[in-house]
Amino acid sequence: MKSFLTLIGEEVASAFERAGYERDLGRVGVSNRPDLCEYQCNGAMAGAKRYKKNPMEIASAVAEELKSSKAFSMVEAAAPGFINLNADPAYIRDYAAGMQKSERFGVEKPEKPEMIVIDYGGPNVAKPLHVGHLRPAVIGESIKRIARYAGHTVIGDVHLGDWGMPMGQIITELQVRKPDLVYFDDTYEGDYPEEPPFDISELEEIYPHASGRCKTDEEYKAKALQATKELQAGRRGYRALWQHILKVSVTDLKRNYKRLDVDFDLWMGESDVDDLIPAMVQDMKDKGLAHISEGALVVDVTEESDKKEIPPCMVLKSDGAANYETTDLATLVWREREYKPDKVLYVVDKRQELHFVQVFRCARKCGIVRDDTGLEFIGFGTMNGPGGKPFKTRDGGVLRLSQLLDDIAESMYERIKEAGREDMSDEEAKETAEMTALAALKYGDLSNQASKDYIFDTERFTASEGDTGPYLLYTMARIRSILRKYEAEGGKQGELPVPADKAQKAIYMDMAGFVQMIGEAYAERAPHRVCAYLYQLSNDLNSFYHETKILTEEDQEKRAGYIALIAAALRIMEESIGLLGFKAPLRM
RNA sequence: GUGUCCAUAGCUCAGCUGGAUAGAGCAACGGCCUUCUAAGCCGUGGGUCGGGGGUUCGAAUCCCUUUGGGCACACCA
Repeated sequence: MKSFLTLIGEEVASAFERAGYERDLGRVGVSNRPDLCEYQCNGAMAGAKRYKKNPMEIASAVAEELKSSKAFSMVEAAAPGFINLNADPAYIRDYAAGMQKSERFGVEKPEKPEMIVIDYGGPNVAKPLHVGHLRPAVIGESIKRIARYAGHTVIGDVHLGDWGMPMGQIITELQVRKPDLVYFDDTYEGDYPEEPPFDISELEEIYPHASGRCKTDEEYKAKALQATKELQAGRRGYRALWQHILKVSVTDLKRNYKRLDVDFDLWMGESDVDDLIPAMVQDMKDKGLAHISEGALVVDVTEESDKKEIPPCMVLKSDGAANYETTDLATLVWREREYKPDKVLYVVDKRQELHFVQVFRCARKCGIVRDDTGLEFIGFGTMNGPGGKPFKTRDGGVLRLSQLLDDIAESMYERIKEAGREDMSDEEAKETAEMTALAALKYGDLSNQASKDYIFDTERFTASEGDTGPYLLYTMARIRSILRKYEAEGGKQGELPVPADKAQKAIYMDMAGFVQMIGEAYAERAPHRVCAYLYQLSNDLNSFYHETKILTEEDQEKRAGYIALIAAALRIMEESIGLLGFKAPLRM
């Protein structure tokens, strides 16, 4: 289906044409003066310049042409040249009814669906997920779902950090703590034990310690660098140890992401593309694009138009080891080979922008990706603490993601208990609390623009009043409650009614905006569009069923109509929260 | 220093790519639970959109300038 705005925009465009003006002036938007009208077109004012005419004259002529249109119940030219429009109630009802019958509420498959790889999450092996990992996971997951809903083929890749310096640091620290481990014995030729020599909590403690020590202890750091290089070079014992690190860590990561309802199609890591590096590097050399600079192998990526000199992209460090430019480039080689993606989206901290500019340019210059492959950097804002200072990661004051979820779920659970819902089992209460917590967490994050810096505030996450996830769920729970009672009374299914008042009309307008909203959310990679949409719809639904008593409505047909309306809106809400990555409990 | 992003109500944020009187939430204040869940609804107060200039019939939005901040600037990822 066409979006509702497109549809009525075409009506207006035709009216412009009939009046003797160009069609492109007929763009229609939702009114910003709801007291005056529902939709508006400002094309007459743009046209005034083009045709050197009084804008009112154009607006009046177009309005006259629109009088016969079935789409509008009110058309009015207003000074200095606005065209004010109200949708015809039956027309918008029919549109909404059409949506309900369509797959994905009328969102059409694009003419040429794209193959999109989205790189998000980006956790590092051996580091516990903390609050800083929330954004990439939550935003990436939502963009992935929106892109899929928009009709594209999307592959989500966690892109595990499992191949860099941290691995060397952990190995070094393990050697300090447990020097007798067989992994460090160069003369050992047998099989290594299947059981890892550490568990997840030990591992999570080791890394910060090692990382911290590297900053103060030069000798230690040199060892870690050496270990990194030897691991990458294939030293047997290190590889075996690294396998253990990977396995223990990934098991834990998967559990955490599952709880967040974040799901990756691929659990590829930096290490998976290691064997692609030599050929990639050789190719760069053969093409004469890579050269040695200050001991490292680099590719120049400066361009004429640069305002500032972009440092070269380092393909190999001076010690010959890979860094993260290397693995990101090799990952593109792999993705090109496996998927030939039309687009690769990177949802990463915006501070990494320069790195990706270098990688993207290098990949293009070296022919790793095709000329028309879209490489896109979607940077999200930095996580800051309540004071506005960056969140610290290594001083022990890190809040674990799992802990945060526990805290919020606990707070939601208490709220349910306070309400004294006797009909709700403790088990259901716990489940509901968990779902509500996830909604609070995700909505709290997604309702802000991803690119802006982010103040981490537990108060805000546990809030469930106003513009929050729990508010949406509450709205849905109340609608469900009405629907349940209606069904229990043996109420029949009705048709969507023609809106009879402003409150009902508002719900129709919201619903009718769904296709448009999806288009914008995808085009802008902006989950917060979905949030704003849901909040508006929830507000309108709350207002409606507050002022209209549905179940006590005497007129059976009317009652069935109300039911059909809220049921339709509920379906759209369910679909929309799914795009944000959470689900609604049946009751709250 | 160079580049880049940001600045909107006391706080946290929207503002549909140039339109009419700049909107929400929280906080404050006032109403609404014998009637479908008060995690709700209705209302009040709160703004020189950082400052200045420009383009335009029209600017929070585009351009220039200025102030204040964040971030980045090759062998960490």
